[in-house]
Amino acid sequence: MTTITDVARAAGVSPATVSRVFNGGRVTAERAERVRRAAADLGFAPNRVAQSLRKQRGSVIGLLIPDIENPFFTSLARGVEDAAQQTNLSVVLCNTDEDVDKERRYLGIALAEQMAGVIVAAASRTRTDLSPLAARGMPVVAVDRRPRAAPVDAVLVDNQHGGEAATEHLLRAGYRRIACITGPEGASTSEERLAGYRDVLRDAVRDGTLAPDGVADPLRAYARYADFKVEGGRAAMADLLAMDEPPDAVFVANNLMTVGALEVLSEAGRTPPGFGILSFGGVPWAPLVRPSLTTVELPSYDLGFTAAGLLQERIAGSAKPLQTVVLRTELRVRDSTAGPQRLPPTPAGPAAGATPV
Amino acid sequence: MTTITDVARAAGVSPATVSRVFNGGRVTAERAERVRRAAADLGFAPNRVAQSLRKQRGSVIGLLIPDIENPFFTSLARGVEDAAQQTNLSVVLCNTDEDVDKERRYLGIALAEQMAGVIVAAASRTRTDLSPLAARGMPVVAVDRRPRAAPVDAVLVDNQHGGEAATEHLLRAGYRRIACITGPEGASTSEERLAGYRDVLRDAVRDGTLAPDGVADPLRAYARYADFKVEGGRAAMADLLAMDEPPDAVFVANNLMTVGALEVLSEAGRTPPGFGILSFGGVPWAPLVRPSLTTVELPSYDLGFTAAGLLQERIAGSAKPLQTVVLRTELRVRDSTAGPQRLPPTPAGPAAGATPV
DNA sequence: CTGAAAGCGCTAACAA
DNA sequence: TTGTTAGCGCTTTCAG
Repeated sequence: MTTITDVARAAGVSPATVSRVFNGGRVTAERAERVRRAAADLGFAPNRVAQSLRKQRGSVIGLLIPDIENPFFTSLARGVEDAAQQTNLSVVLCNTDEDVDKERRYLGIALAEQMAGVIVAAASRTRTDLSPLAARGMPVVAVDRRPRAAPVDAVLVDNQHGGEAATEHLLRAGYRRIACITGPEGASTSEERLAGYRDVLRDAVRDGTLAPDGVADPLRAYARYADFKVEGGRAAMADLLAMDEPPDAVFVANNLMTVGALEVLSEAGRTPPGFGILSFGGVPWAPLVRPSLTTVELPSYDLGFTAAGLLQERIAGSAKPLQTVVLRTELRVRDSTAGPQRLPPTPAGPAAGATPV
Repeated sequence: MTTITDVARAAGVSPATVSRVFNGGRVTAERAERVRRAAADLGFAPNRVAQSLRKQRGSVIGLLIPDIENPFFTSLARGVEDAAQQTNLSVVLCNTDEDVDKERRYLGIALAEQMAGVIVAAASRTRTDLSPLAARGMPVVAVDRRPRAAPVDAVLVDNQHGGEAATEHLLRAGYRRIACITGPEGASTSEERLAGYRDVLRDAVRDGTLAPDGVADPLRAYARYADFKVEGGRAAMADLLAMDEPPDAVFVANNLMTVGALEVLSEAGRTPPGFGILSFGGVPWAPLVRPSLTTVELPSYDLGFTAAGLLQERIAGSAKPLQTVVLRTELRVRDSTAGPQRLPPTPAGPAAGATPV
């Protein structure tokens, strides 16, 4: 390994000068050039470990996400990477697997590795503990999920609004027994999406739009907590279908659970849009689903991009008051919510596929 | 930040003793206990940057993958993580985006951060350059794709066999004009899968099973290089369908391109299994695709798990000769290749969904 | 078994 | 502008 000292010797200068050349210190052009040439000749690259130790701060930022297999988070990660690309910070991804212990380990590593900062989509609203980082002055930005009472910047999605838009759309499409499958109890994303759903239903009951027959408390009867995973979506959907008076539409609070719900619906022969289904969060393979899926689109990429921007400001030393940025969702209406009375749109034509060869 | 010296002072021992306690050195039980207690009291955690600098080796392993949005690679990453979990190595993920320059940057960082080792799914067979790592003695394991002539351990998939199994299955199902959409020219995975396809077709022509009508050289006419992405699958499929004598089935060499191909087929009204389609590599959302998709399943998780195991042996200092582990694929037959003359299986029943509410 | 001391590669005072 | 020097926190000889 060639060190700064080797370069210094080769260029006939002191190590400090070499350091200055690489860190924007004042060095005469001629000497700087000599140093650069020597460095190139020797294939010198600064040892980032030594830099980190000396500066008490590294040059990587940690991105902690709860589920690397969820396209929402991988898209978010792209946003972070692209934003970080513009500086010389590099991003490392840590998969916490919705597990608070794993998450704690990674947070410890972030500290021990003296990372420049951390972006975290918290595994738990209450049990994720960001205070050790705060205590050591490490910049932190929360994305997607805001841990309770942590003194950090945050970039969130307007979940309540998204939940409202989704539920309103289902109502307007003519569904009357609208269910909601949301995430884990206590998670901010779960609760906010559910709250949007409930508010709209409550208003609808109040103004007479909605007068459900025979269900005591529609606001609670059709709501289910699940786990944001495929299996949770399956279970909740099966549970809903088994009711005496099952729903005729469902608002599913994330993309993975939608997959599970669709599987169950398909097995039960309840094809959309006869049974309405609306997914909070799009999926890359959505184009393959027939009928096409109505979704609330989330700005996953921008979430990451924005968070990385905020973090870099903090790393650069910004002392602005803490801020929370809320990004808006967008309802994208497709065929899976065309209304309870409609038949699914005719598929493009199995007949063609069956043409004799 | 509390350091080893603080702990030493609190426990009334020397820093060296504290270090020994945390690194399995010989220390009397009584003193060790005192040190441990002091460390706990002070909330001491060793500074990994200082450790790395001193030991000239860090405790993170880098995992370089070309596409973080491909479920194949995220699953592989899970395998790596799980295997690494068993030691105290932590994994950081770097997304090279199929871009050799980005990949080079990350390899440089791996070096500069003194990572313990690197697992890499190379962005290019010819242009990925692993020699700087080799030169500095950093352990490297190639997964999925083997860079040309690099002196490293490798964990690969039996692509050729998978390609053969896929093509044989399509032939046996009765398809006669079988196309292949493979990845970028020159990539080992592309070429090997294509080779499997070609070998089987060649044999079929030779022994008379296959006597294509009107196509000069079926082995080439129906093969397309693409980019392993959705868009590439779309383009290649559209190109194939536009032929004078279009194929009646296609073997698509990765999961993402299958999505694109399915979209085009659907738009063209060529529904499987009338038009046969077989995907190399499964997809998590496969259950939603109707008719269900025949796939060659890849051991993505095990690929990662095995690679991490190998890497850890090297990190521990194993001097075994270089080895290449080849993992087997498995054909999973479903409905999308049921044969050219069959109609798609009746869907579970739109009638039920259309029941008046 | 334990402690003293050196030094990993780099940067930031400080002096010149 | 440049060089000298000290030291970031840790591990590892080397003596004892």
